[in-house]
Amino acid sequence: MPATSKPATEAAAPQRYHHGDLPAALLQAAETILQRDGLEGLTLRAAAREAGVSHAAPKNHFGDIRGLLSELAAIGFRRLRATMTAELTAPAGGHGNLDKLGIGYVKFAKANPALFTLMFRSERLDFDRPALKEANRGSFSMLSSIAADAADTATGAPALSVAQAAHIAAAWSLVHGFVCLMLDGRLRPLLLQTAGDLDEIALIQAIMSRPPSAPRA
Amino acid sequence: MPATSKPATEAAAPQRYHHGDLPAALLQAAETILQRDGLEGLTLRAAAREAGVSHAAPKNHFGDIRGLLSELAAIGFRRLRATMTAELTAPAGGHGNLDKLGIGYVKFAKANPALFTLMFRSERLDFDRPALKEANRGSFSMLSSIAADAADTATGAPALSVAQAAHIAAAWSLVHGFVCLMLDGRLRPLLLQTAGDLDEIALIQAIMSRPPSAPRA
DNA sequence: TTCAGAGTGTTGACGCCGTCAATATACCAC
DNA sequence: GTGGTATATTGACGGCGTCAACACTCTGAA
Repeated sequence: MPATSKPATEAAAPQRYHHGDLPAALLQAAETILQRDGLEGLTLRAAAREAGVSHAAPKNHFGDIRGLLSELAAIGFRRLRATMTAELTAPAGGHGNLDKLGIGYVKFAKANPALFTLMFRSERLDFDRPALKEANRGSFSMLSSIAADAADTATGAPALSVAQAAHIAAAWSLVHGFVCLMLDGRLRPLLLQTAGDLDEIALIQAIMSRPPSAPRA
Repeated sequence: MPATSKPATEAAAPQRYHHGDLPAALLQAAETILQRDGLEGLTLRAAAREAGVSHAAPKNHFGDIRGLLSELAAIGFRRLRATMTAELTAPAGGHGNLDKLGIGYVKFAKANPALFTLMFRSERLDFDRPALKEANRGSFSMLSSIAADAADTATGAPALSVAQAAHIAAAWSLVHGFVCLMLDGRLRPLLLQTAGDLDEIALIQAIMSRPPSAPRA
């Protein structure tokens, strides 16, 4: 009987005193918990338990809880970027690049709700961690470069015009707000009230495709 | 020496065993903590401490922590509604009703950041509480009725068209996302990078005023 | 080959938290 | 007045993050 009663992260790891690659195992455990129990259930002690290690072990590698959550958020930002990139290179469906980026944003959030929520719980993150800082910048450089292209970016000037800033902020706000409301369940009444069975992806696509903004076109 | 060393919520309340109006005092204490220490610092025990009462006293009135937070969120939704109403009836500045509503939304969030955050931390709220359910509905009936007016709402039919749903969701998502990003500090780089000194209110007004959506007007 | 020191993991403690049960106190209807 | 109910206190429990002290393992210089 080689299997112990631990939550089964590793296959048949002999119970060595030193783990081998505890940081990776803890991140894996943390993501498992995040998906299974949500952000509420993700604690340092729970991650240690899931990885089959004592409650204080994570301290050596992540310092404190914000350290662990920040590394996990960094993984999330890298994946968000990958999802948006995939959406960009997909065969176009009548959407511009900025719209595609937004649709990728929503798809990512829908597929990884707890992770997305974590990524924007700033009070539990430490953006001074290099991994998080860099992954975050990587994600949003996509948005701002594409949005700036869409606005008529005359020069590569250091300063944005008000119109450019408004354009970028509007695009980001729209998708980010949509995602927050969606993950919070606040869109459900609206969807239920709508003719036909609309899901969130269809709704965001409808938003992106709709005539500019005014009540009458 | 009449004054005790308690955190001074009441003036010179004689130390009676029964408080008189503990629910109100606890809500007041909770809001004080929210403004002073943020959502992180707002715990049941902290609120009891601030109100000068034993750590288990709140249980009689709110049940658990979600009860207290929910009642506070309800107050927030009522205030949000008041702020939006005030903005609606203010002398127009070239904005439509829906835009005014959005500007009120942002102003409220900027004036009450921690409270706004609490209002959308669904996992810590209990929307079955009558006060919260009703205040929440009250706030968002404004949005949906005005947004539905702005879309061409042919009939008072029970079902919305996809276009109507998209219109409502887009308007709400835009302002809500703007607020979330703003409160999270994610808009700061953008503002700093922009020519002139733009603040958040000016930015949301620029967004509302900008030509419909396409890169070239 | 040995052994000091650095790196990694465990143990146990602390004060916080939310929650509960038991108890004390005050108010109110009778 | 007196019993009953509402309200507040006390003390306990387990879970949390964090810390200090200790145990085990590995590496590299002597």
